[in-house]
Amino acid sequence: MWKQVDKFVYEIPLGAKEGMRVPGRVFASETIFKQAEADKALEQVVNVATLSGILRYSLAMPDIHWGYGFPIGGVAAFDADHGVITPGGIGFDINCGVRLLVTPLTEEQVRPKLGDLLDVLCKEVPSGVGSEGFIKLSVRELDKVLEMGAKWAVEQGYGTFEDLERLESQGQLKGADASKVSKRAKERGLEQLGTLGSGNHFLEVQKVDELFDEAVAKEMRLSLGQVTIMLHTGSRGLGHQVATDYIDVMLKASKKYGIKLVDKQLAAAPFKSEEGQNYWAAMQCAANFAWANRQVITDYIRKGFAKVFGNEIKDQITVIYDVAHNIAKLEKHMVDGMEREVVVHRKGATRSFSAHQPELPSIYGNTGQPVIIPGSMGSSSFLLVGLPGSMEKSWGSTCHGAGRVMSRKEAIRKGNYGTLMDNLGEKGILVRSAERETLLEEAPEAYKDVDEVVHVVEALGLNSKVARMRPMGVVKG
DNA sequence: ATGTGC
Repeated sequence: MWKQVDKFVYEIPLGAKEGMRVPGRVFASETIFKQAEADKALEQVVNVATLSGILRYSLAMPDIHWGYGFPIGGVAAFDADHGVITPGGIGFDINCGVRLLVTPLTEEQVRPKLGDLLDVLCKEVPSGVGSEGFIKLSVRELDKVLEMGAKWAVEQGYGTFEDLERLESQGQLKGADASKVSKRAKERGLEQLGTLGSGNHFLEVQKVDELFDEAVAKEMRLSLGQVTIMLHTGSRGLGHQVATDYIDVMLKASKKYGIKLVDKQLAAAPFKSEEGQNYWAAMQCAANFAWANRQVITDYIRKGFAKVFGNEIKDQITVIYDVAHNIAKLEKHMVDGMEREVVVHRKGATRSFSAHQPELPSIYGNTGQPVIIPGSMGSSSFLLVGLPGSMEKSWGSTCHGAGRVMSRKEAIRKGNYGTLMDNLGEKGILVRSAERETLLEEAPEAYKDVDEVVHVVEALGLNSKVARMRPMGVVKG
């Protein structure tokens, strides 16, 4: 039923399954498509196509794999007036995202002190499941975090106002309303600000390995051999609890509004309904918490580098960009030649706006939005920019990473800790982690080839490559 | 992803 309609484009027509409102479309190479066929991800693309108000296509990016309700790598836009919002299209870790920092240091300067640096960073940035941070918030103060996002952190002295310009949405969504976040969710957030978490979350010291576009790289203050830092984390227990709370609300709302669910995990409410708007407000709170989290951790990273390389380094570590890859956004897009307001769900997908989009900060107005694509542990990561193709084909969206090919359990079963560490060691990659199992879950073998994923989005004209970064040291939760 | 699982 799925068929290839173009190079790297696979489609399933309307009517392939009862209730589909739009066709399904997956951006993939042959290898990647076959991998997606092997799990339930393609079925999930079809399921998403049945949701009310979905526009044009149910889409998936080449890092597609099975997820909760939506596939990870899934992108779907819904009419703001007549469509739904669904937590399954955003994910449990609301505003899980990636931030890229750049230092003035070279590999030669960092390599001899890499071990010390990683030890310091481990101490400065608490990580692991249930990890608690150094900041203990009152509920009153947490409410400010939820409504102000990264701006709260900067006002408290974590980083600079210049950082804020370089974050998607300036690290603050204005529709956040802390009264829509449950007490339980808040309790989980009180001690988790400034913590990394676990799973695929990491902090990585990298070096710029290759430049693909020297002019754009220069505008982004990036040069060959330079050391960068990549941070991947989200909204921790708070976001998870918001998702859990509202999935329950949405199940009831689906019944109330007569929304037919082909999968309960797609529980949804009309975007403009009370339930939809409450989740919308709470989801933005969780997103803001995640941006504050990455902002606080950025400050910790600067402090850590200062301990190893001297105080003056602090001001020289700058933010390149920070992207959310588990989120829904209200955006204006062209639909059949008309501008419309749509709710774009990106679930393991990154916003990828092209140059001159009004939402971009002036520094990136001419280059297009920086898109940060982390590879798996031990493989390269990429810095891309958004191209007009993404506006035309994918609601200004692209992939978010390599994407799994093995489940966590499978990775633990098939992996070998000694071999994994040997392989990383051979590549000169130093690793610090609290949990052996986490490392096995995140083994490179458990992921698709990030080069191939990036090749697909580039070949389709969604993005162009700016730089590739190679890991030197990794801190894992 | 997650004070981790029906």
